Amino acid sequence: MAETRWLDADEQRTWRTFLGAMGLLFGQLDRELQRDAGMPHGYYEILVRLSEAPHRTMRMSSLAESSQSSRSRISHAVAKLEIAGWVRRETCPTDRRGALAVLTDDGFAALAAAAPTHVEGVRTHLFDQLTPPQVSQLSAISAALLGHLSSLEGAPAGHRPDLAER
Amino acid sequence: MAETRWLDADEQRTWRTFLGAMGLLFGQLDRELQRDAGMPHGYYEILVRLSEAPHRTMRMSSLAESSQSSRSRISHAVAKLEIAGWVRRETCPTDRRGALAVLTDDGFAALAAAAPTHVEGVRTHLFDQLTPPQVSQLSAISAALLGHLSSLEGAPAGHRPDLAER
DNA sequence: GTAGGTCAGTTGACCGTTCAACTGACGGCG
DNA sequence: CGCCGTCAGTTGAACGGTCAACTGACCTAC
Repeated sequence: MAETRWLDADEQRTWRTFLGAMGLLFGQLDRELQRDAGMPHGYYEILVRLSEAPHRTMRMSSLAESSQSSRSRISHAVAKLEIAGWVRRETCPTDRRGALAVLTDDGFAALAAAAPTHVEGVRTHLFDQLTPPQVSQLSAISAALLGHLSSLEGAPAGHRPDLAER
Repeated sequence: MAETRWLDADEQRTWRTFLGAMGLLFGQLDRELQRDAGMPHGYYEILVRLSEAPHRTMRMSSLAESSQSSRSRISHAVAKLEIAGWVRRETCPTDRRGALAVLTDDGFAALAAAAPTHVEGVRTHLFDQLTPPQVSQLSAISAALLGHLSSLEGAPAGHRPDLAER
């Protein structure tokens, strides 16, 4: 293991400002969504993906992939959304292992009701605060990070000690 | 309520890229920290704040404020950290209501062990992916967002329907 | 001094996420 | 055909976080 490349004072400040801003931003948007639509952001994203899919239907695993979340999370979330009547499960006709999640009309209505406020929040707390050049800078920065991070699949797991084990 | 200012195609793409990148970035860093140090990012941040405080000691509420998290979260977290032997609680001498959290030597050692890997992760997944101008752009963008968001305290609560109530 | 409001912190129930273990269907190979 | 590894998805326990209710100490005003 090589010597640690510590952050200098400037980088340190940048990192903390960035961390703080992202924490507040996503915290605020989450809170607004929870307050106004009664759902966490993860559920909103599932509804969005489904609403854009052909026949408002998706395989569980593509739903997981496109929301970059685990199969388990999708499974639990869809279970809750099904109870709420926003999503319906169907068995896949071509692969009996597979399951399809279908957005119901109620689910679409719930999404339609939630979207305006949420979008307004995104605009207010993000786009309105930045100059047009900053928006494109943010876009480029995000794309760079996304390119790097999305190529990090199935990294070696290693040992994972838990806090409780100490 | 005015008409919704929807996102245009460019903004939509920017927002999704940004959302995806941030999700992957913080997800990756969280996972690394959990794997290598056995603690979630929130706990790490508490240890950092304490390590920088005079006498490695802080009031619970300033700890909460400086990590922009709720008193409740700090209370739960410090309870866990105390069980792990990384933090010790003391009653405040000047205000008997108050509690002081003190970083123990074990806690400092745990932080010292966790820091290099975590910093390396921040560098690898963030700074290394950006050009120097992009780093200052990100800094400015974060500062702008932080300025806006940190002035949003105690916003009116409003109605908060739960998913289960439907 | 004592009553009432505020403040610091804790507690417990609930929720969403994660991890690991499991079920059951697919698919290639003998 | 029948086995075996893989794949899709589910399940349940554990964990971190949130919210609301609570405890107890401070503090001002009467």
